[in-house]
Amino acid sequence: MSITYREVKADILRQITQGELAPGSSMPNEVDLAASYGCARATVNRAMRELADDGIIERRRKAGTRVRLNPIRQVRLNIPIVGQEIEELGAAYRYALVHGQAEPAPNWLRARMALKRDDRVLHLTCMHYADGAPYQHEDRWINLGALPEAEQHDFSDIGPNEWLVSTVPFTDAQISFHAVQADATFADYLDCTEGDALFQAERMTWLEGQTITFVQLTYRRGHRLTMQY
Amino acid sequence: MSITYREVKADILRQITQGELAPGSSMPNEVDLAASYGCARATVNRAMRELADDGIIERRRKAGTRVRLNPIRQVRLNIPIVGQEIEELGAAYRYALVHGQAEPAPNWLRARMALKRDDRVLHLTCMHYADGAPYQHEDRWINLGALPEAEQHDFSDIGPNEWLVSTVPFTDAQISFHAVQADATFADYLDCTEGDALFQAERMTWLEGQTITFVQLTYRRGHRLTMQY
DNA sequence: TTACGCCTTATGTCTATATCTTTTGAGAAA
DNA sequence: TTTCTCAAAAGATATAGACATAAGGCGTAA
Repeated sequence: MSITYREVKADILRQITQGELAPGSSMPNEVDLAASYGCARATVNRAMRELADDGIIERRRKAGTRVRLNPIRQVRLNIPIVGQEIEELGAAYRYALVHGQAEPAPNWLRARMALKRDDRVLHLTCMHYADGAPYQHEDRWINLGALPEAEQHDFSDIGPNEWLVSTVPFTDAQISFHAVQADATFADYLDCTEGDALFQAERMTWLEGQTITFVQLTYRRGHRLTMQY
Repeated sequence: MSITYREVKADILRQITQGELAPGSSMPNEVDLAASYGCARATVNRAMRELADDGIIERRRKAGTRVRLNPIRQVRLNIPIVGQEIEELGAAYRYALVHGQAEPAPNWLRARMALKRDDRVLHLTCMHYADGAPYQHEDRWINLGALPEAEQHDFSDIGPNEWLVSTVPFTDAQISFHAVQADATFADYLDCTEGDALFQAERMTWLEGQTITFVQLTYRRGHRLTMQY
């Protein structure tokens, strides 16, 4: 077979990493590259498009393609369901519902989730264990105005995350990571000392503009989120 | 013009999100889809390829394409240089070199960076300020065996990150995020209280299998890393 | 029954060509 | 000089057709 887009991509990347193509320098256009590689323009296009997607090069119509001065470093972060995350670690997963109650939304949550004055929420507190040891504390609020069937559902066996993913699988979300100090409750549930630094994720989820759920995930002491790029 | 791959992609996504195509169900093959949309197979292919890339559908040769049972939730995380990060917040950026010294690698670092017994490292400590307030504390070690020119370089004006990016722009890296308690040093530099929970990133960088640098980035109290998906 | 090896099929990719869109730069007009 | 308009350039995308590759499934031989 003739040359593949992967080979073209690899060759261009090699030229860039080995300094044959300097950062900031502009590259030949697609037609010329296709001619020099002896392949079709579409092949070069795909290679270049992926390189642009990877943040290595920068493409602009008419202006042409150039090697980025500061290549964009980016990673892909998979957001797993905690049960899968634990099982991928090779540990046994156990789930426990600590507390579940439908209630009027407190003010701070109403503001945060953009709820209406009378909206009720289902407040769930859960624990996730890996090999019997506390792994993650989950504090979740579900908007019952948007998802009334949640009130009837029994969360003692399967976690709200799994239920939500199977009930409303395709949503928009915002996730944020930060550090918090363990208060007495976290110290208790996560088997650590009050004041310990804990890694926490917060996620808000929307379905067609409507806020579905807000969740605070607090990890056991020492948790790390690791990625390659 | 006729139908675009974006329209095809959007239509398939709509069918999935609105439940016309159930999770786990298999989809028509590319030839049939192309016929039903009245476009070329390549157009359908690109739409489907992107959906697969987004973790919405799953494709296997011969087996065909099906909607993922558990759509993979993933985000793209850009790793900015701290100066750019601060300027994008609309704040004034200031950099300061706290400490810089070439020294033999301590044992823990030798192990971590996989250095040889006699390798020396350049240990740099820096601070990054946003509008005059502490933003990030940087503790960095550069492998002088791999990058001897670092020892001659003066880091008082530009940060080691920027220098590294312009010197060895294309590297492999691993990044990890976690929470730490502020010790006296951090409390001092980051203007917080000892014991405060701080968000910390650690990054190790390789060039062609050789460890270049290890860095610990500790953010000011309350820092959040936020992403949409 | 089991294991091996074809055959078929769906996706993966390339070619060659054409049209569309965006953007820039030149030239005209104010 | 400044602003507007238009044409050319380069990437973005569409098409039709072909071949490549992986893998499920069935038939045959052990």
